[in-house]
Amino acid sequence: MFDIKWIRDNPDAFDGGLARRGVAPLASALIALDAERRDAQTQAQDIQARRNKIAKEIGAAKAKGEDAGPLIEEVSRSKDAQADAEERARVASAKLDDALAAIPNLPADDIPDGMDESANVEVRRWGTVPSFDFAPKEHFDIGEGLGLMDFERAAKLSGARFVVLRGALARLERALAGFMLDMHTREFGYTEVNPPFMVRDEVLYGTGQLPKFGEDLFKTTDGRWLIPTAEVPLTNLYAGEIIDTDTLPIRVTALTPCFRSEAGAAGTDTRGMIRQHQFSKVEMVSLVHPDQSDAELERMTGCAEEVLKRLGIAYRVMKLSAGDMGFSARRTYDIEVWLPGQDRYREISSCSTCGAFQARRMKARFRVKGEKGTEFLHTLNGSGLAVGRTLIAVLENYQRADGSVAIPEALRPYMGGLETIATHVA
RNA sequence: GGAUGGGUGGCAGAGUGGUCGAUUGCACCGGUCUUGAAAACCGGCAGGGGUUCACGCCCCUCGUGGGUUCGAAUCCCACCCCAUCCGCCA
Repeated sequence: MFDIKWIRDNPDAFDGGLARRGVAPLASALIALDAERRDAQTQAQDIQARRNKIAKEIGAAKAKGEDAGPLIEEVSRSKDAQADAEERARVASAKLDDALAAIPNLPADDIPDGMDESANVEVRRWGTVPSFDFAPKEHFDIGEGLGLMDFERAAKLSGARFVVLRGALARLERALAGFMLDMHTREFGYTEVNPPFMVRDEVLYGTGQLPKFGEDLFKTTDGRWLIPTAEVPLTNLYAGEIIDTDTLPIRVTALTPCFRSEAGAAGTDTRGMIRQHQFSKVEMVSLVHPDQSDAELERMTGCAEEVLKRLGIAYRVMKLSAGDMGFSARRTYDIEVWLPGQDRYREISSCSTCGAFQARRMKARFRVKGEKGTEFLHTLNGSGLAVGRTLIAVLENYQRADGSVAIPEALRPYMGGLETIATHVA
C-alpha cells in the first residue's frame, strides 16, 4: 500500500517503478481522485466548522434564555450541501483506497529490470554439485522406490497434489523441521511461534494476499482462510499496534502447514511433491526499524542459507527481477537448491523485504522515543526453509545407486541416529 | 448452538445529551533537586486528515456503519469483534 501523499510528491518515480513491474501508469488518475477527495472534504469541513460554531452559540443563547431560532434555521439550511459534499468525499476516498490496495510494491533501485525469472541475477553460489556414477533419480522415484512416498493413496484421500509420507520419510520431514527451528531459535535469535492456521480477511489484506489473490487460497465455510504461509499470521502479529522502538527488531519463526489452491499452476510440476496443495514450511519474519531493513534482509537470507550449508547441499542465491517479485516485496532473494534428479536448481526459499508496504496496510507502527508521531515498521519474511522441498533435496542429493538414501550428519540426531534410509527400514 | 456482559488515548480505567478529544493513574519526554541515580516536585504527552511559506486555524476518530438532535463517547438501529457461563467436544 502506498501513501497517496508520496505519490502526489513523486508521480514520476511512482509510475517509473510501476513500469518496471509491467504496470501501466496510475499516478495521474490517483492524484485526480485524491484532489477530488480533498476538495469535497474541505467543503464538507467548512460547513461542519460553521455548524459546530453555531451549535455552541445556540447553547450559549439558551443558557442566557435568548431566542436561538434564527441560528437553528441556519444550521438546518446547510444540511443538504454538507451531506452532498460528504458523499462525494466518501465515494472518492473509497475509490482511491480500492485502487491503492491493488497496486504492488515498487522494486528497490538495485533490482534488475525484467518481467520474469529469466531476468533474475545470480548473487552467489555455495557448495559443490555432486556427481554420480549412476543416473540420479528424481525424488518421487526415490521415495516410491523406498515404499515410503505414496501419491496414489494420497490421491484417494485428497486428490491430486497431495502426498502420504511414511516411516523414515515421515520422520525425515519432522526431523528437518525440528532442525531448522532449533537453529533459528537457538542461534539466530528468532522466537518460536505457534500461530493459527486460519485467519480473517483483514489479516490477508495486511500482508497483501487480498484483495487481489483470493483465488490462490482456500476459504473455510465460516468465512476464514487457510494460511498460504506463516508469513501471514506472523507479520500480522502486531497489526494495528504502536510499539516502542526498543522492542525492535522483532524476529519470529514458525513451522506451519501452508495451503495453496495452485489455481494458476495447472500442468506444472504435476509429478512429485514440488508443488502441493499442502506443505509445511519454517518461516522467518522480522519487524524492524526502517534503517535496518536492508541489513536485515541480508541477515535473514543468511539464516536460510545456513540450513543448506549444514545439510551440505549446493545452492545459489538469486536476486529477483522487478517483474518476478511477489506483490508486497521491494527486494527478494530466492535460494535455489541443486536437485540432481532434475539436473537443475529449484526454489527452496524466498526472502523478501516489503519496506513499509505491508505495515501501512496493517497499520503496524512504532513510536520514536522523544519524538512526536509514529512511523510504519518495515516487514520482512523468508522461508527457512520449505520443508517438503528440503526433503526432496536431501533425497536427490544423498541418493545412492542401490536406491537407499544417506542421512546428512546434521540430521542424524533428529533421526534417532539413523544413517541411511533403505527399503527394509520402513 | 443457547445466555449474559463488554468494546474509550501506549497501557489501566473514569465519563450516560452541551467548552469531552475526553478526569485520573501508570508508562514516556523535558526540567528542578542530586556528585550521579532513585524519590519528590513542576511541566509536557492520542491518532489521522484538510488548509497555510510559516505561526496557526479547522475537520474527523471513544469497535464499524446508519439514525434521532441545534448539539452524541453518552439515546436508537444494524453489523463486526471480544469475554464469561451453559451445551457439545479433541
